[in-house]
Amino acid sequence: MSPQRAPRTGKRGPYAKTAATRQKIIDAALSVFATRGYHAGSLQDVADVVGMSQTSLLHHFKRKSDLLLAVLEQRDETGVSTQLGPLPFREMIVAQAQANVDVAGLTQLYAVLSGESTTEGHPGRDYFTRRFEKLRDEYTQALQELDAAGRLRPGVEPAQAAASLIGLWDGIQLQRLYAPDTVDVAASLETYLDLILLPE
Amino acid sequence: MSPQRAPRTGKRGPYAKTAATRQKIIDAALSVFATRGYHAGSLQDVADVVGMSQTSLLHHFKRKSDLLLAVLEQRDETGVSTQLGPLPFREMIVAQAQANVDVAGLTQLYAVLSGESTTEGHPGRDYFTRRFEKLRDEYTQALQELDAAGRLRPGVEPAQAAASLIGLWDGIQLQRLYAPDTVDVAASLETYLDLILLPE
DNA sequence: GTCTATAGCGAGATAGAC
DNA sequence: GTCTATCTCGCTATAGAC
Repeated sequence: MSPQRAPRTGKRGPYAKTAATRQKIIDAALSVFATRGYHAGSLQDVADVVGMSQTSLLHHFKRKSDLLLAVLEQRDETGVSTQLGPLPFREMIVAQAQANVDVAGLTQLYAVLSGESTTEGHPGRDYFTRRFEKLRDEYTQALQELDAAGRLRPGVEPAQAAASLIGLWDGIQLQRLYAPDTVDVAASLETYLDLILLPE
Repeated sequence: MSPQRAPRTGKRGPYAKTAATRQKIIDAALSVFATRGYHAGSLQDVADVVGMSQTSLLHHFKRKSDLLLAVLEQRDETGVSTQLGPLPFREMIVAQAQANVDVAGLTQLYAVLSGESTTEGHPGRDYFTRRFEKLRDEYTQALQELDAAGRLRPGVEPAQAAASLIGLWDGIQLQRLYAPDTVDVAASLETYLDLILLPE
């Protein structure tokens, strides 16, 4: 759930406390960046949530952008596929979408940062460029395999469908932030997948 | 192309110069907010583009948030439907998507602001809430009419498909900002529409 | 590792001369 | 309508004591 990344460290090790503190800071930063954005969310805001001074926070993360990257990197380490084992593509997507909705602040973090990171000189830009590339590659491959198994509707192009699926996911999540009771992320994804996939 | 909104004013009227200046400021603000975001883009940045002082700018827009709303409102006044007359739903969507790609900064403005506006106390929040509502209503109605004409694939639910279409549009536009050469907005929308609509 | 103090900068907004 | 000058505030980051 919260993987320890400190080098060769148990609970009694010299870095255990630092690792725990880092984790608390990252959690606080996720919440602050999600609710205010990266630029508008200040280190003081994060420090307030943690309960320490802003300068102490900078002892753990030398620059604000380092903290952002730590938040983004950690997020990649959690996922349904890790927790539930391998699932069929369709089920994996829907389960992950449903799970994300339940993690406080996660979808908002992505909506806010993926937009903000398109701006010039933003420290999150490379992360999102690579993330979208990687996701498109993964989904394209999965759809190609389904295609080879005769499960893809004729005329559906794996690469385009992969990009569309990711786009639909992000876009519908954004809409849900403005109308939580009207928009159903998992249902929209499920319907889309039913349109491009053929029954087994 | 650039509708004059000044009250009862010709080119010689007392407000003509003011209206023209306002328009220059709005254009500059669109560019600044698109490339830097609302919060990170400063009034000084906008003033620099216009070629005036930051305080003079505040003479035309009392607060920064007023300027943002002016940018967003003006954007709603332009659209393919206005320029090309009524088109069938599918063609209208694709034409608008293609047109948006060509307007400098427009899709980035939306990607940046629609994400940033989900944050607490953001002045763009109401605008995007209403915009998504209005779009969903319009598209839902259009799809219902197509359904009544037997043009909707069985099992496709108009309201959900409307939200999904908007989500796909926004999400794929966002992806295009990170990979302009890989992602084709209009093509993705066209393929999606071909999936949910039946040939005439 | 934590803190106070502060440097150094840039932001939005106001006052008032011209 | 435009400007200069300025107020007030908040930000990131550094220095250095404990």
